[in-house]
Amino acid sequence: MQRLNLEEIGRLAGVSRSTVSRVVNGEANVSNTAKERVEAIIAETGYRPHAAARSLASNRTGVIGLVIPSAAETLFDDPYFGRLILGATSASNDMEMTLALFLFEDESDQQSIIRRVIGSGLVDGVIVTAAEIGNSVPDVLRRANLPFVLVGRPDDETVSPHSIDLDNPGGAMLAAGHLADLGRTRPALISAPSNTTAGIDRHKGFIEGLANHGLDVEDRTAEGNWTEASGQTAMTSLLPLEPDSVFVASDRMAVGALRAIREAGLTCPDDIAVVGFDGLIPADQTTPRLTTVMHPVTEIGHRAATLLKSLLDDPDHPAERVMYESQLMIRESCGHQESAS
Amino acid sequence: MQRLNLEEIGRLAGVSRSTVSRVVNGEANVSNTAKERVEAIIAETGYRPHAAARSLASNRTGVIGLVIPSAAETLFDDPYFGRLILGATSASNDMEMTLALFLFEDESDQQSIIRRVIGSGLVDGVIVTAAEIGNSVPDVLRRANLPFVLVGRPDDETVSPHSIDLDNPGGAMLAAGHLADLGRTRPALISAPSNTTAGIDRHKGFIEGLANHGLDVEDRTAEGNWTEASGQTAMTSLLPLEPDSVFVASDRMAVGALRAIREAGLTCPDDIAVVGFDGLIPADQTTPRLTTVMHPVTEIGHRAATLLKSLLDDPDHPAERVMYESQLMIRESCGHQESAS
DNA sequence: GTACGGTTTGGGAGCGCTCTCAGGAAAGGG
DNA sequence: CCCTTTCCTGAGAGCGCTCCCAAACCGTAC
Repeated sequence: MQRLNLEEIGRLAGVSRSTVSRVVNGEANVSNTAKERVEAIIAETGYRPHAAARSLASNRTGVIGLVIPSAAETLFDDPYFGRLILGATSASNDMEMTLALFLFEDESDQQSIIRRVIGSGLVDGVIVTAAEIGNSVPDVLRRANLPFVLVGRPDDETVSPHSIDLDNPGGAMLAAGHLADLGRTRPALISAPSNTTAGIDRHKGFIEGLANHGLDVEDRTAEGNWTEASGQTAMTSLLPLEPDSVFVASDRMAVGALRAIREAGLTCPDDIAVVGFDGLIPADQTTPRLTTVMHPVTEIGHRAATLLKSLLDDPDHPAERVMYESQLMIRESCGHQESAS
Repeated sequence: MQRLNLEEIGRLAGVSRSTVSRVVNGEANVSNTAKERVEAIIAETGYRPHAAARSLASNRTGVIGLVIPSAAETLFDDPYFGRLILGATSASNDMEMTLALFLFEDESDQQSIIRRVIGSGLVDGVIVTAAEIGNSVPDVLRRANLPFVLVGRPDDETVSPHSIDLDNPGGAMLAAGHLADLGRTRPALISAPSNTTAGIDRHKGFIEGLANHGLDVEDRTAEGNWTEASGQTAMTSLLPLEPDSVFVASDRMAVGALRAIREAGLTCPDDIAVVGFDGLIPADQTTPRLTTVMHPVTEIGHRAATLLKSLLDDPDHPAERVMYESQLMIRESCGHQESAS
């Protein structure tokens, strides 16, 4: 089967390659008659421009990469990455771009993928999710001059001009305020890994929020690793300290915490109030329904892709740091606020 | 910044473009001295071949697509797709290929993506997951002569020569046999959507497995849509029929069923034994630990990618239908088998 | 009738690579 | 010592597109 090309379409339509190219790319300065003839032929033949040839000539590929430099195993236990992928995909579809996925299973993967992506012109730019603090990916990208957008707070501000993040400290402060307002006086904290900026920010925000109300976690803290199991373990270890409430830095971990509470024969919210973070778990999947800080992950993924596209279209795009506000979603795991007052 | 190319590397190494190309592609018939000189220059300069140029000349892109023609919303509620992506990614990494992700949110997405992928040479081939019966994607791919591998059972055998699937009926029969062996006599079934081959096969296998033991679900059946909420709803609707056991066609739905049982004041496994399907949920995330039929999804994703690669390397690759056996993982949600006898 | 802007069109060059082929060098046999 | 075989190398062509420039065309104004 002979591949159709511009020249051939032009021959059939009685115009030149150049004119066909202009029609295909929707450029101005083409007469209506020529345009119609060409479009008819294209519809008739089902012609599609060849992506590689186009890339070679124009130095653009129409592909953006989504780079997730995390251990792959923990990746789909939490709905976070799925939602991020969804948002980025949706935006890519809208922009007629293609999304390529780069997951690293280990350090050597990271090396080989980075090497393959950089300088090969495979992608026009990438979205990178913040991984452990000190991860070298953003820095490598910056030095390679590959346009990229960071999702999450950069651990080093100089490394990336463009980033999209949630106000993690603010969200955690909301949680702290909520618990304080309900009269809880012995709050505990199950934090996310302290080698991630999200983990640090949520931790810090919660402590600060408590301090604003004259409260303190004292030694009622434990660290999880985002998994449900780690939340359960952490909660179990905190129970002897008799907390009357706990802020858990992710919903998935909060589910584990709820189980630990239930298995210890205690009840939520009567004995212990629980606030989660992310809002990615359907409300009716927990008993009681989990009060949590909302994190618009899908929207963030979407925004990351559109911002990246802006960078590609305009190399002088000014540095942009998008910050999403978090909101507290009050459900049942902390008891009733209004009726309590 | 001037882009490095073969010619330039050749100049620096004192050889021709062609020789550099041979070294880069690991071809034979290059003298050791030339090879070493070229490799030294490449290492020194950090040269990477330009993907688009290579594609244009060789008609291969090194990119494979993963096509998931499903409503995106339900996509990441179940860990299934995440695992599939993980497996395919891992294999792609090993093969030095890039994985592009194509998710459809609606019918118009499907149209536009398919159009963009086909004939543009964007990808060398694709992995397609089976969607609702009657979905046109596989047929379109076949007619476009784009190599592809189907994950799941094709609803029409003629549409795809290559497929990778799990023995869904066999797995469901194992579940039926297990319940029968434990002396359960009033089994119920919460099935997966009947417009998917997996849904049909698991349903059929379970009914058949029961029949082999002289059992029947009678009217104790309900259909879910893979979500946890639907599992809960389905179980709640079945409780008045007083089943003593239930086979749930996915773990996520089984978690919902467990909650329905608990909320009705019944206990599992004493009042109702539960068997799930997929084995994708960590054992300790359910109470009691869920007995389930294992589904090696990650491995299936991996195998799909390697099979696709074989097709690309050898266009005459014989039709291949890979079928994975399922295994029953006995945990606690059906009670003890050995000690009961 | 000529001159002049603006619009439309076609062709050349070139993006960086692979593939084929032919020629030169090295190695081995008579 | 010459001829054949094998190994290695370089040059040419071409993949299908975009970008740029110059030519052709159009209508209007003088």
